Amino acid sequence: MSIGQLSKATNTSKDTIRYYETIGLLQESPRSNAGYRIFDCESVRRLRLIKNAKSLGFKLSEIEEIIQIIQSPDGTAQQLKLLVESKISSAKNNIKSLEKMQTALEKLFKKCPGGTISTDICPIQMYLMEER
Amino acid sequence: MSIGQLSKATNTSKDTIRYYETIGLLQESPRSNAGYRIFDCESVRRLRLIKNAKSLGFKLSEIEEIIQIIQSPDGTAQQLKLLVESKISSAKNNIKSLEKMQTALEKLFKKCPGGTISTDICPIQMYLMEER
DNA sequence: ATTGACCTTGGAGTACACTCTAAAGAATAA
DNA sequence: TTATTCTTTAGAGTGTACTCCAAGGTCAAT
Repeated sequence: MSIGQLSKATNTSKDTIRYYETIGLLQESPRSNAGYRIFDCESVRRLRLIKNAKSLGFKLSEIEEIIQIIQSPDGTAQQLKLLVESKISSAKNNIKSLEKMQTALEKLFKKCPGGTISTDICPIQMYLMEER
Repeated sequence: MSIGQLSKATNTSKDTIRYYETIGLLQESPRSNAGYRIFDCESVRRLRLIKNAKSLGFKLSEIEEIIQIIQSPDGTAQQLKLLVESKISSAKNNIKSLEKMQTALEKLFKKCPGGTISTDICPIQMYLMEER
């Protein structure tokens, strides 16, 4: 399987695949006589794992950790569970701070009359100028 | 007011202040004979605006827009309101995608028995290996 | 006069995850 | 054979928002 085929099979760009290899997320693959990378279904699975983990909000460095746990003979479910737990709490924190922003923005949106009035008396500008 | 004093007054690092100047977020300030920047309360207000806007989730490039609207004689409240509106919708989108992650993570967390079982039969690993 | 705290600059480094480029060789189809 | 498509590499560029550094000049106090 060439890099182009793997790319299509996993919907991942060739550059990204090569990038994952350089940062060690994908192990180095065997080469053809001409030096072309040759991949197998193991690579497909690995890329699938990376994509799934990314969709859960893990960054590449965390995915590297996950892979190490999975590959290690003494990696435990508990270790994975802990990673999931801390990701849950960071997601919660991110949601909280976004919700605070949303609330503040909506307050401003409601207060602002819009139209062509000068920004000088606009509640949004006033909010932005306040000391906090 | 020196850069150090402005830095303390606004709780912003000197480097950040100089950085804001280089990207045009802070206009260039007059200099003393020795070439030291001299700031006034206008700079304090500007930095306050930047901090407040950042806390609402605006990025620096968006804050630049906001400043241009506020400074323009024909900037309107409507223009600010539109920026706020689109920020609300992007906040909502971000929250949604984080909530999806959270839900998926919590499902995994509950399913995973933890402990020292092999990752091979761990629901988290299984999830990560699935095709989606 | 000297010490220490302050200021200046350009430029490099950080974190994150790619994305693109150029120049060259290799494989494939007509 | 030739044209097209595929692959290789090192290295640079992107976007975001800083942060740090070194080498040097300045200012206030002792």
